[in-house]
Amino acid sequence: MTIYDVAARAGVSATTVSRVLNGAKVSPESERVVRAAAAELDFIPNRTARRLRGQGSAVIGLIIPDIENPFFTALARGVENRARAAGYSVVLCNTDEDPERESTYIDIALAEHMAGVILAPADDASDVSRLVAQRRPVVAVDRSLAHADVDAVTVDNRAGGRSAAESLFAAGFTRVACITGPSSVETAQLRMAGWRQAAARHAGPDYLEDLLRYADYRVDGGRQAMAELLALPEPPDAAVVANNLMAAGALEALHDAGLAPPGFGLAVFGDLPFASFGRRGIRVVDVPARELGEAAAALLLDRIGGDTGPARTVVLRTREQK
Amino acid sequence: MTIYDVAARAGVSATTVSRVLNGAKVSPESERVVRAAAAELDFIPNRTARRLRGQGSAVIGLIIPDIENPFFTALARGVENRARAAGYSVVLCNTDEDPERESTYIDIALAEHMAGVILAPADDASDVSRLVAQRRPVVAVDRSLAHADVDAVTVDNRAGGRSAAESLFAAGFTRVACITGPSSVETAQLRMAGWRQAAARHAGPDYLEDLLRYADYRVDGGRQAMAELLALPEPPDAAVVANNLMAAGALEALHDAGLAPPGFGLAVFGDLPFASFGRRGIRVVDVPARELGEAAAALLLDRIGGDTGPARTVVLRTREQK
DNA sequence: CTGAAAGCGCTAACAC
DNA sequence: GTGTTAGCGCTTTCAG
Repeated sequence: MTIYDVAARAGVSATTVSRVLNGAKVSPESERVVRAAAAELDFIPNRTARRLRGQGSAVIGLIIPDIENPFFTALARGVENRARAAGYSVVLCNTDEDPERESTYIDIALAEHMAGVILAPADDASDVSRLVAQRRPVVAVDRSLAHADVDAVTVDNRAGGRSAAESLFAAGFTRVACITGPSSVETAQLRMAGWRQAAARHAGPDYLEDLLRYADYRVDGGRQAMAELLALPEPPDAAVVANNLMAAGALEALHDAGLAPPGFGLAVFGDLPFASFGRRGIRVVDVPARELGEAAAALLLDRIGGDTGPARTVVLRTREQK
Repeated sequence: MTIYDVAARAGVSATTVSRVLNGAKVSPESERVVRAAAAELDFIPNRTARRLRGQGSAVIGLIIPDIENPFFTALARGVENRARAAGYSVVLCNTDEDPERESTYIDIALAEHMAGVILAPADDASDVSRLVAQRRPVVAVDRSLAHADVDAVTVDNRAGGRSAAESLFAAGFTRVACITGPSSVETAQLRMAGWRQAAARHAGPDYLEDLLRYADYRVDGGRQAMAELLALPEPPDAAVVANNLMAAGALEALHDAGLAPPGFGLAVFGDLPFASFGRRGIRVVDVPARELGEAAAALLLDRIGGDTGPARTVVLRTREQK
């Protein structure tokens, strides 16, 4: 089923069919005949061939590290909204925080000639060099890339971490712990750094290291880290938790120990999904996931549109909510 | 950057390069030279061209109605596991329960020549006729298709709904309500039908309609439906809720009214994500999302592999957990 | 074991 | 306004 079949049936040339399908100028009569023939034959143009001929595909690849994390699905929603408005489709690829899978998907995006890629890097060292080498539009989102000069959209993680900790100290807590993500992940480092600044100011640096835990940005990691903290000779009375999933785990650990906010101070990065009724007393540093996605898509669409200016970094503001 | 560039650099023909890249028999020397040249040039074969030449692409399209629903992301995880093991990549498309967007993505899958499609239909009337007409492998998952003879993987929704209601009656509750999904969605109908059977047996059909609410499978819908039920002159003392998101909303409404499980009986279809500490006293009808995805992928891979037997429907068992 | 040549389905020059 | 022709990058007969 090709345009030649349609052409034969309509009694015109393949070119004319192509023109009709692409909205170029044709006589009304031709247009009518071609459309009729195409409809009768259930014809669907072959994008593969079209693309091979040189058209960029109207598909954007979005590569995320954890599809089961609502933060990233909200981000995906943002990308989708913006992309769809511009006539692009979005395909999602899940890397499971695995640099090798990430690399595979980057290759696919390249080989499939997607119009551009939005990448929430699994790791500091994510390698987008192939993308850059092929001059394919890329935008990093949520985390920026250490070794590459590409557009990025992030939030002010350090400031968020600092204000989260500050607000706990201001509320009267004195031993404010921190549960952050893997040390190879930028957001984890920055959020922790913010906490460290505030903690050093309010309590001196002496107890800091005791109350800092690196976990894995997952529910179980958060639970375990909080359990460890609570088992300390001098346990914390509050904590800053660096992402939503770990916070869910931390809440479970608290609950198991008979504790809960607001008695135990808790400040969390990112929304706590599907638990708003259990969120009372928790300070949430709202990370605007959807807006991150929208901003990243906007940036990418600019690049796809031909913008070749120097790399830009957009930093969105976090908002603290009670 | 084409195989001709690589061929030139390696001093062989494009054919030989192609052979090396596809693992055909070549002299060790040729192989070495070609690989070296490809590496130096950072060569990535163009899948578009490869596919045009006739190879099926090793990509499976997974079309889901709500990417922010953890049930579907878990399902996606299952599909991915199985597909990756077989060397296929998975791209996710989100329809937002919108038949038109679903249709667009089906067209894309078709036009992009994806190897097959797994569809969690937005609607009873989802139109897969084009897929079927083109003999492209399709598997429906979670919900089956009313008007099409295609493979499907579902769970025993009616039995699950019945046993959920039964266990609430057995626990001593007497006015067991039901909050189900849109009436155009099969799972919503069946889960409700199961509840109706049990309820009719235990309480007579008289009060049934009062205690039945159709909502939209989203958090807000669940909250609102539960609020309405609680405002009834004779409110229910328990409820079967037909999906995870609505259950989260229903819990909020209960909480606002000063109620909570286990005092108010609650049985829910699907896991309650990130809230296991708040899950005490809730009966969960476990819908094995990941297994659904795995089974669907297995079925699809069979079809891609050439299985042309009659359409099969696989029904997985739900498990009730406390 | 390797290469030359013929397309896959489409679109973009370039005639008519 | 419409058709002819020449590829896009790759794989695959078919000879050598």
